[in-house]
Parts: sequence; structure tokens; C-alpha cells
Amino acid sequence: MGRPPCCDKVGVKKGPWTPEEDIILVSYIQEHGPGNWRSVPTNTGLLRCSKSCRLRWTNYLRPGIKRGNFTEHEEKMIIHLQALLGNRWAAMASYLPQRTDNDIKNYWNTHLKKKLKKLQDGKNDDGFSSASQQCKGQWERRLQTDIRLAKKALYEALSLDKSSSLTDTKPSTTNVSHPSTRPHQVEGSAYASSAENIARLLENWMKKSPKPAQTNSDTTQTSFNNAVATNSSSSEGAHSETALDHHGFDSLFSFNSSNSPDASQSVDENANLTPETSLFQDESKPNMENQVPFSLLEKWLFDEGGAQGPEDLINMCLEDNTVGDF
DNA sequence: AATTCTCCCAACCGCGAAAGA
DNA sequence: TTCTTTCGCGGTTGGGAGAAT
Repeated sequence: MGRPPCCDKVGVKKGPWTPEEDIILVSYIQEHGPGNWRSVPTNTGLLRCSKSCRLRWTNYLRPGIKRGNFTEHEEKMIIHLQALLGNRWAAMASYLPQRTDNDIKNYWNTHLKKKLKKLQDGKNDDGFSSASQQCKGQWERRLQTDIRLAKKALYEALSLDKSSSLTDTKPSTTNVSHPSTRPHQVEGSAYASSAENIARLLENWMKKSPKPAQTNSDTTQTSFNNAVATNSSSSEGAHSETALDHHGFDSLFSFNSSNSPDASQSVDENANLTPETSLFQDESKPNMENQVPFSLLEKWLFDEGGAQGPEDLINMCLEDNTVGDF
């Protein structure tokens, strides 16, 4: 279609983002919400292309992103999902709301691929301690079993959720629980360590230049301030795991809560593993995006008639030591 | 201590899909 | 229906940080 690259323009800055740029972007999104990225550089004065702004937000600045080491459970999830979905990182990310597709992709490429390759080669290292006893054939059989179980789980989830998730294409306000009543994300809700710095900067910056309350958020601005304050006060000496406490994150989430479904159940805790549980599903393309994996998987599952059991993916991941047996 | 190597991740690029005129 | 614009995804890469020599 001959679309010129958005970043070809002269004067568009590339490379690492500065804290100042982050502040500008975050404060703009706080006021206007994510989306309409085309207008972001224009309205903020950032010398960045819209794509760069979007990526910076979704991969780094967005509240609720957990950074740092992946847990063993997350590893298992990723391995399972990769087996199921292939390299569909965005779809996988919808099952790990605290991780970005970029993070998952990076982690897969830099860690898990190697790990699995090592295991396949019959070598063993840390992490998958029992693998040394497993021959490649066993590993593959196990993987097949896992895939089958995951398919069952997805089928089950589909049959349970279909009426609601597939018919309810708009973010349901009735699903929105009050922040205080929502189950929290898994422990370890975290903002990037460098984002902690940004948060501190923001705090100072907002103190200096308080903004009038805006559109969808008298609470928004307040919430964000609270979150930032919470963060800055609690992050002293704290690693990413404690960068923002739960209140902070609830507050942060609330700026979109008017149209967000109850998305607070973490993957770890959520027995009904559905993309609809994604914390940020409404930020860009509400349900459509998250329907995609299901549409494809539905077809796959129904083609193969895979309903065989009530286990769900999460429980499978949590309860069996499948990957540990790799 | 200096240099080289390796690893990792944030950011970029290009493509296709979706939305809109 | 066609064309243009915008968005989102997946692959790739540049460069910083730490390890090794």
C-alpha cells in the first residue's frame, strides 16, 4: 500500500528514552488514555514517532508490568504456551498480564530456547534439575502430554466462558469490581526499577505543576499521584517486587476502570484462564485482540474434538511438574 | 588494569490487518 | 470497492553490562 515508515521523518528521535520523555508520555496517557498514538507526538511535543511512543508505553511504562526474573511458574507457562501457540508472543502475553510480549519473546529467545535445547541434547543445568534423568524421547512424550492437557484445558475454558466471553464483546462494566474488592495480582506486582525513578520524577514533577483533573479521571490523576507517592515511599531499597504496592496498582488500573472488565485475577490465581483476564485488555483493542487466540484455538480444538477433562492450564502448570521433568 | 567476548534487553524495522474515508 | 492511514505483531539488532582473558 505504499505506506511510508512513520519514523522516516526528519527530526524524529530514536534510541533510548530519557526519563523526561517518559514523564511526558506517561502524563499524557494519564490524561488522555492510551490510544490514538498518531496524535501523541504532536500533542506532547515528543520528537518520537507514534510507534515508538506506543512501544515505550506498552513495553515499559504501562503500569502493572512486572520486571526482573521470570519465576519458574512463568517459565512453565511460557513453555506450555509456546508449545500451544507457537511464536505468538502477544497471545502468550495475554495469559501473563504482567509480562509484555517483548519480554516473553526475549526470555524465550535468550533463556528458554537454550534451556530446552540443552535438555534436548541430554545435558542438564540448573532450573530443570530432574531433566538429566530424562531422555529426549521422554521429554517429547511429556511435552505431547502437556500439549494435550493444555488443549483440554482450553476447551474446557471455552465451553465455560463461551456464553460470556464470546457474546459479550464489549468490556463489561458489570464485571468491574471495585478495586478494593478485586483479588490482587500476584505478589510481585512491580514497576520497572528504572520506572521507579520515573515515578519519583513524576512525583516531583506533579508537585511542581499540579494539573487540573481531567475527563475520565479526577480519580485518575489522584490515583496516579497516590500510586506514585506510594511507590516512591515504598520503593526505598526495594526491588521491583515491591515497587508499587497493591493499592498503588489498583489506583493505577483505575484510570481505565470505567470500561475495563474485571481483570484483576492474576493468571496465577485464576482458574479460568481466559484472555479476558488480561489486565490491560481494554487499553488498545478491548476484546478483539484477545479473542484472536481463542478463535484460532477454538477452531483447532473443535477440529480435534479435544474436550477430555476439567483441568485448566493454570492448574496444570501449577500442579504438575511437567516442565521440571523436561 | 585493560581488552575482548558474551549475554541480554530495549528499541527498531517491516509487514499485514483493521479501520476509515 | 478501493485506497489510505493507523495500529499491532513478530523478527531482528545495537549497545550496555558483566564475565572472561
